[in-house]
Amino acid sequence: MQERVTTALLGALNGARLKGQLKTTAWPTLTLDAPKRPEWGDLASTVAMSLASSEHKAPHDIAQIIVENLSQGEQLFDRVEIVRPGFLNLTVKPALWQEVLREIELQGVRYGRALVGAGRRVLIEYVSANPTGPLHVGHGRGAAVGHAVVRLLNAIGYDAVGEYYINDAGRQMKLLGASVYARYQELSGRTAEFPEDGYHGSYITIVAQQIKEQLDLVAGELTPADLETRCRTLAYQILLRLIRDDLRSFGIEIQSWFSEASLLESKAIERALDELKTRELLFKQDGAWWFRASVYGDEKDRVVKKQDGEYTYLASDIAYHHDKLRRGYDLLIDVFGADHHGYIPRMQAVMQAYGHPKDRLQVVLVQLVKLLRNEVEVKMSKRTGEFITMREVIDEVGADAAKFYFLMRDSKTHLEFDLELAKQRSADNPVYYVQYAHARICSLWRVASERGMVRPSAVETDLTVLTDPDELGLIKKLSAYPEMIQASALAFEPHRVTYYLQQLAAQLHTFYNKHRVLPPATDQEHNESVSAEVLTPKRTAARLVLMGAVQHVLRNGLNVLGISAPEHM
RNA sequence: GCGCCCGUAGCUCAGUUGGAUAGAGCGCCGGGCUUCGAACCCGUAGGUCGCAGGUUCAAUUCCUGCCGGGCGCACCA
Repeated sequence: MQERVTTALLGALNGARLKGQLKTTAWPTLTLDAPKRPEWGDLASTVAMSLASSEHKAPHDIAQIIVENLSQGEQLFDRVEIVRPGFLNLTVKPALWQEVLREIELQGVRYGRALVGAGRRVLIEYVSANPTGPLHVGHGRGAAVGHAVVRLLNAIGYDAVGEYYINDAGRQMKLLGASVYARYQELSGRTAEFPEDGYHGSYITIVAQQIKEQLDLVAGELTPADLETRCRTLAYQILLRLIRDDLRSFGIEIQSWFSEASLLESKAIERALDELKTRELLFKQDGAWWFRASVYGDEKDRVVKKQDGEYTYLASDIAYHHDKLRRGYDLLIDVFGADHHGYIPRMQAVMQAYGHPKDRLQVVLVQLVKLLRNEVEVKMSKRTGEFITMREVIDEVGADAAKFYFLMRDSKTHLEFDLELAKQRSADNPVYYVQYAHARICSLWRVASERGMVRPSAVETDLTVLTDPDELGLIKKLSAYPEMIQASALAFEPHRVTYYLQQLAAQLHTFYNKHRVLPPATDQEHNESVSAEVLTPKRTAARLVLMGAVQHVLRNGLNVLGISAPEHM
């Protein structure tokens, strides 16, 4: 729909240029706004005003010229109006809106999908929590956002894949092993010294208990050092499985898992650094090796190999991103916690160091979740082991509600999440509002089929009876869906979808409350007296088609966010 | 001190990339089910868009400077 109008406008502009009425060579990109007030029409364009300066003409005159050159205006619009400064307000013929419903029914689950990605390959790295403990709420938000971005990009024609980078090497792993080993010793009745920076969470003891059960048979034959190693690898495996299970119960399957340790084993770190060395982007100073990040706009150079010969975390990350580039992705997206934002210039420097534009890597920042319980902030700390896990949140409020909640707000702003509120009022969580709209429509199908009615198809139905403002309003909202999805995907901002869905659901509820779709089950003579609109079979059929289209869009929208669209609730 | 993010209704937040009289949920107050699901709807109240300049036909949106909040600024990960 929007496309047809845009091309019509473009045609008018070009026509005017041919006649010499306009002289601008490159038109600005034509966007159509949905005006806020009904008297401003269905769609509005601001081209005339943005052309004012380059044309040296009054916006109103330019608008006039455009209108004169609208060759198919008669077929498309009921009304074309020029308002004050130079708004071009278009009222589209209902027949064209009605066609949108046929389009939606025809495309079904594909409605809202697009090809703008042209199959370009994108890798989205998200969550990537250290496998040293369960996922907490903050990870939940990152998971929801990353997952939604993957699905959004796939929806508009990219070939997008999600990946989890496992930090299974280095200091954190050693600490994990030592912590579990200490608890293991305690469980065996021996005193043990707990590592200073170890993990204090109670889950460590539980893991140690599991490991003890596995190791008790062979423990006698192992040296303490061996035992500690076994503790480390077993704990790692247990925790990674836990993370995977948590994500799965959150409805998230990450396609690819990438191990940091594999970079060490395969010497990929050496190779990646060697390549930097040949590009003269590494230098040695004070016994350490440095990456010349400052050449590419980072504030300072960064150590990649310490005096003691150990690699820094950055070295692994360089090798990891080097590997991503080698795998041939057109675009890399890292979903970072906002506290890592200082890392962005550094990683974009890495892109450039390997000869790519810095925007080959895009970063989606996810601000930390401020967790509340009864309006009191819950402090979280891995050190003391006091934190609310993602699992708890899912168990308390459900995966759908948690996801929707995490996706409701722009990811780079703070999110308040009150557990008690979410629990107590789970029934009026916005996600249920949207899902309820879907379920309500489904219930129409059930009632209709009980009455032996057949669901009408859009093509065979006379849709011209859909002229009520509430009906056309719904259709307009539906027609805006594909553009919304595209904008949301390209900006990596899933919250636009949740916002849209709430608006659409609101319109549906309003409609549902005000108008009937199916005739009343029993004939009631006295009810037709008051304000009842005439519900002809024709109108019922057309409205059923409309309801079907709304259902499709609600389902597609929820689906792209990874949220279910239940038929009853 | 430097850098990034944020500041919009009592609270939590949107605002379609610069458009017209700035919106929603919650909360407050008042209404609406004998009929397709009331997990819903309708109405009232609530605003100097942090402050001050600038850019232009037009600024909540872009620029500059302040103020306030959060987070970063390791040979840690």
